[in-house]
Amino acid sequence: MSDLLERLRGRGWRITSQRRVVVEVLDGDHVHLTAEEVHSRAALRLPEISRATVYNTLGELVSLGEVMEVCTDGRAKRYDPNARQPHQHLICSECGTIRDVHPAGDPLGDLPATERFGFTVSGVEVTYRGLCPSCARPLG
Amino acid sequence: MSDLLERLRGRGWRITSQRRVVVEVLDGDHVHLTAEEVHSRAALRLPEISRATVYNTLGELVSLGEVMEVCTDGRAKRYDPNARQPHQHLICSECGTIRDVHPAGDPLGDLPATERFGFTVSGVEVTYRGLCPSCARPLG
DNA sequence: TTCTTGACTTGGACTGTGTCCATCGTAGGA
DNA sequence: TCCTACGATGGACACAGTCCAAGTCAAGAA
Ligand SMILES: [Mn+2]
Ligand SMILES: [Mn+2]
Ligand SMILES: [Zn+2]
Ligand SMILES: [Zn+2]
Repeated sequence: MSDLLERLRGRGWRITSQRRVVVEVLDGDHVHLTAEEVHSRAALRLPEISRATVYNTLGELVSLGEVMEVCTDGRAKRYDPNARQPHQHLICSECGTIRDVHPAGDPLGDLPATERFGFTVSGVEVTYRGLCPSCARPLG
Repeated sequence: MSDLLERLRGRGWRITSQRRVVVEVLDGDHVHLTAEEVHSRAALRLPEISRATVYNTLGELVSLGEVMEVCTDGRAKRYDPNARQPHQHLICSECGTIRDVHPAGDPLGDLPATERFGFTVSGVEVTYRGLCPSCARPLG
């Protein structure tokens, strides 16, 4: 959204058409696209946008804390515009659908000092796995 | 260990020298090697073992539930022989060290029904991030 | 013990994901 | 309007992993 574009301009970004479409493609809820998906959607609006530019822009958005990188499996990373509100993920093992979820409790507090091996623990990621309603339906 | 080799024989595996060294390399606590690391350690004992065989054997051990696949970042998957005891991971953001940890509480129970979107939730992975004692030391 | 055979191994080609770089283009200030 | 440093581009490259046809051998049969 243009809030984001304004923030980026304030941080010294040049607002190019490429950056604009990447930011537009990432707008929405429960959006967790791969870089390739971002590229192909961006290319619908700006046919000659390059893969390198999409990767560069996503990387910069991640560095600035505007987008989160999510690694859920050994496949491509996913890019999550919902970076300002801390949340976790629920993933369908069958079709890969990803939902943002907000567990109760404090997962960091669940790690006793005796289980910290002297680490300074600063963050935690939780990934719930299961079957989405469509994939859980027995026959169709 | 040879418990594992015996179980594998019982499941119809041919015990080849390649499979034996892969299983031996995976023995121990807090072992989370990449396929390439398994390959290079295996090659110390059996110089001509191929990458394909290491990947095949690791994949079969995962299918049989004898080894767990751990995806912690966008890099190579890690293979964890501690598959029978459920546990989570604590990872140093600086050097990549991985420790097995056992958080208190029931992470699955922390996901309220209203946050399940109709999914049948069957599992959860928790990854704690921080700095290990060596990397947290200010100057060395 | 030797024979037989299908399961296993091998090297190399291939794919998917991501990075790097030299060169070209352009956003935005002067 | 002009300048120029920042950004875009395409293609080469790197890494992780998969696939395949051909050769090898573990282990049961005789
Ligand atoms: Mn999310
Ligand atoms: Mn582990
Ligand atoms: Zn599903
Ligand atoms: Zn460390």
